[in-house]
This record gives sequence, C-alpha cells and structure tokens, in this order.
Amino acid sequence: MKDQEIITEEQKKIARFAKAMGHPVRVYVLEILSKQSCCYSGDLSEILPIAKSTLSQHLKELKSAGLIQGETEPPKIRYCLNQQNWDLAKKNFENLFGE
Amino acid sequence: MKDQEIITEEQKKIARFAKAMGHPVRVYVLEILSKQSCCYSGDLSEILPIAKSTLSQHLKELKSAGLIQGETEPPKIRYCLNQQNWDLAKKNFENLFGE
DNA sequence: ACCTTTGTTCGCAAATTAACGAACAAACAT
DNA sequence: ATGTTTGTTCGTTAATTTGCGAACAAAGGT
Repeated sequence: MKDQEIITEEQKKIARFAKAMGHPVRVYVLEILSKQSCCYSGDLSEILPIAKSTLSQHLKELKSAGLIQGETEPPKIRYCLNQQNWDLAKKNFENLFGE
Repeated sequence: MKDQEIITEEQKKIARFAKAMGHPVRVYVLEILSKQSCCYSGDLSEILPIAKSTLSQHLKELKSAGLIQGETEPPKIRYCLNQQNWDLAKKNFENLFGE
C-alpha cells in the first residue's frame, strides 16, 4: 500500500473549492454568476475597485479550481459557472455541514 | 457615504470561512468534529502526519475564523465546533449555492 | 495600415501561509 | 524538586497569494 491516505480525496476537493472561495472578490463573482446565468468580465471590472489584471487573476483562480468557465466571445469573454463542478461543490459542502 | 460597499459583509464572511476551510487538514478536523461532538488535539496529532506545532497552527486558524472552540481540560484540550458560527457558515454557504 | 476594445501575461513588491524543530509553559504526579 | 504529558509560541525557511502597472495579444472597426 503506497499511501495511508488519512485525508480523503473528497476532503482535498473541498479544501480546493474552499480555497478558491477564500477571497471576497471571488465570492462576489460566484454570487453574481449563481444569480444570473452569466456575465462579462468587463462588467465586473467596472464595478469592482480593483485593477483589470487583478480581476483577471481572480477569474483565473476560479477557473483553475473548476468553479467557472469562460467562453470567448470576441472581443469579450463571457463567464459562467461550471455547473457540474458547482453542483459537486455544493454537494460536498452539504455533506460536510450535514443536511 | 463612507463606503460604496460593493462587497457585502456576508460575502466577506463567506470568504473568511472558506479561507479557513481551504486546507485539507482543516477540512479533516472539521469533518471529525461535525461527526462526533468533540475531540482532543492529541488524537488528531496521532493520526495526522504533521508536526504538533503545525497542527496547533491549523487549530488556531480554525479557532480564529470562529469555526471551532477549545475548552482546556488539563492536561488536554477538547476541541468542539463553535456551533453558532458553524450554523452561520452553513447558512451562508446554502445561500450562495442556492437551496 | 492604424486604432480601439478587451483581457491576459509579465515583472515586481509586500504580505501571508505552511511547515518544521526547539524552546517554553501549565498542570499534575512522584 | 523533578519529571511527564500536552500544547503553544518562537524563529526560520520556502512557497504562495495579492495587488499593481506596463507591456502584450487578439479581434474588429475606420
């Protein structure tokens, strides 16, 4: 046996999701996306008091955690939730918190 | 008006909780505590493959996020969920994910 | 060809996080 | 008084995160 695996894959996954949600701006973005289907990065950029480049990094972080996805629609990019992983995250958190 | 407050207090709170949950060890601890009422730090220390001091810091982090609390019961310390904040976190996440 | 719009990537700096071992502190037992 | 048990704190190191502006890239319009 290679690994005693004290910590489960699900726990790691929760931590990964949680980490991505661990910043106010990213929570803000997720909340927007969970309420309306999609949004353009530019809209966020106008509202949020941060530099474009900073926003871009937050979106990248959310994307690499699998929580959102972006469809290029030149010259803009439309961001949506990655519904599959969003549902997974939801389920994982429900498990943790207990129904 | 002092603040335009683009980002709500609730979003900040979610981010705070999420950040605390953003590490596998801390998720592990929370899961233990949500399943059984309490546990001793020493029990965790025996199981988890990390140094005592590292575990202590993770517990401190969870405590300062308000998710757990520790009652000193010399020479041990018994850790439990901070039920009030745990419930709040649960509710906040439910709001975000949608019921 | 040139400009505009929209975002990303590239340094860069500052702050935070993660991890360890060693030293320390509290409480109790011998 | 000494030792034991249990955890915390300290000091250090390495890695990651956050944030910015400047430079760059892609796609369309003039």
